[in-house]
Amino acid sequence: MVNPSISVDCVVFGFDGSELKVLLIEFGRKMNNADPSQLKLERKLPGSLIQEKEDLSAAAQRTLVELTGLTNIFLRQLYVFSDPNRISRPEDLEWIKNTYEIPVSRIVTVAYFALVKIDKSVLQHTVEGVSKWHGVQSIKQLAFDHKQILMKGLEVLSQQLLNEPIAFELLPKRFTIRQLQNLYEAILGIEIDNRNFRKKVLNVPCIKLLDEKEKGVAHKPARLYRFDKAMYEKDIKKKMKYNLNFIRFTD
Amino acid sequence: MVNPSISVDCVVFGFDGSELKVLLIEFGRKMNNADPSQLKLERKLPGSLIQEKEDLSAAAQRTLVELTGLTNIFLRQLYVFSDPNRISRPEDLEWIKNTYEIPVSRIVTVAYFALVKIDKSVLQHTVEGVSKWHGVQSIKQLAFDHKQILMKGLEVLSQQLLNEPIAFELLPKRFTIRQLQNLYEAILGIEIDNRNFRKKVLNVPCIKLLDEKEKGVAHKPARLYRFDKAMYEKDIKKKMKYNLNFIRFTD
DNA sequence: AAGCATAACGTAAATGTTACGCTATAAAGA
DNA sequence: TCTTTATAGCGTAACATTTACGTTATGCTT
Repeated sequence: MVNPSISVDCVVFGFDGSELKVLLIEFGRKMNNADPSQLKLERKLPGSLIQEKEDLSAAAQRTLVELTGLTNIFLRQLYVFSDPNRISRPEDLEWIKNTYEIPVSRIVTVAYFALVKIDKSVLQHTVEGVSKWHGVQSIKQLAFDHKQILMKGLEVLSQQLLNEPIAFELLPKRFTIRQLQNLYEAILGIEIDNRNFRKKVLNVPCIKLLDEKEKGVAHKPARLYRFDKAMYEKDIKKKMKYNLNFIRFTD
Repeated sequence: MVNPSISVDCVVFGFDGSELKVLLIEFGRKMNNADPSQLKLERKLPGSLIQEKEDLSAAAQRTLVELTGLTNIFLRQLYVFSDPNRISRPEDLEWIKNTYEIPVSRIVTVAYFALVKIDKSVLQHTVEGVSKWHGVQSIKQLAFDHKQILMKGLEVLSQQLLNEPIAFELLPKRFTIRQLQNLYEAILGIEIDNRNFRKKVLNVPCIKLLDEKEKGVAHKPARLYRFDKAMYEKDIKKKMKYNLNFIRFTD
């Protein structure tokens, strides 16, 4: 028995202020062998086979550094896709054969999701490279089973957004309440009353008001806040809420 | 480069009414080669290498059927452990060499957790076999990195217990409110006021009162309830609560 | 029949959530 | 400079949920 190869694929999320974005790799595929100049443009998630002395998160980070120029990216395991036939379309098999020069019997992939603040340095990197940001709503199909991986990514992102302070990984360090609200609305696909949202946010001790205000907007500039991670970590141990969807109690 | 092997390891949880239990495999390891009769007893999680045409959940299920005699076990991916040196102690390497007759360079393992109702049929299976139930509190060390996997299992179990109705996978089909409360208290390590807990449970539409009562107890027998899964699935789509640890709103 | 253990019910106070009216402030245009 | 416009930001009453804790009910045991 030949062992399967193991890869990582990364669902890299970013937020541009109004829409959730995903970073995709573009590549061309020969339409037919008779005319190799005819290329079909396809998109896939960034990914890579793991190397001999490397664990999965190292492989994912390696992939992302090349792509975004960022180290210290927020990165979490998402799910493992292991269907023996997950790569079975002839064009997918051929791409694998051409890309990796070693023989590949089967690829089990560990999906990660990454949260990135889309700032100047990342934009520069991605504009110049082969990768490009896409609004998640506009993505119709992807190569291999990557659409399925993306959907899993969205599901887990929504879920974790509700239970952990990961929103701040997608926002700039200093942000307005409106930006935070837009992010929740965009990712969860809901509408939130701004006045109540504001009230809640102000009651959270680890979201701290700064002395600065928004600039360059054509209306009353909003105040800027930051997320105090250290304070959150400390508080969470004390407050430790035990909430169930249908059973809820505090300690 | 030789591809890593892939295995699944299962953290099988059960609940005996008062304590959270885990199913472990017992095996003997030679203390030294001079005297092979001297065995050191060790414990590990049930697991297995994946087969050629098998996906991970199939491998996990295969492992569990052999172990418990149950099909249709509640099973979820937990985490992937991929440190290149996760198996590095000499005795662990030797065990691998002796157990799997093929050469193994490195094993990446996908951990699953399973929830099992400890009833007669499972008990019979496990008593007769090499596996044994252990109270999670009493487990001091395990072979390989299995203690670490177990800890991750406990963490994810607690987390999911708070957000999804998985408690019922550990209880008999018909259960008392007290049993449900004991389960939450045992897994989360908290104390809950019985009167408030009861009130909450009674307000959950998908937890349904039956016509039966507990039997064979030395006090007032409690009424039995069951979890109506179909109803839960239907309701969850309507109610869909968007709760955050620090930001909470309903749709 | 009395004692005991736990089931089962109730209630008031505190806290959190929702719906919605209103004011404040900066920028832009007349 | 005055008005308009858009969004920031504050307040309040109704409603719902959670918490703390007193009380009654029921079946088994002795």
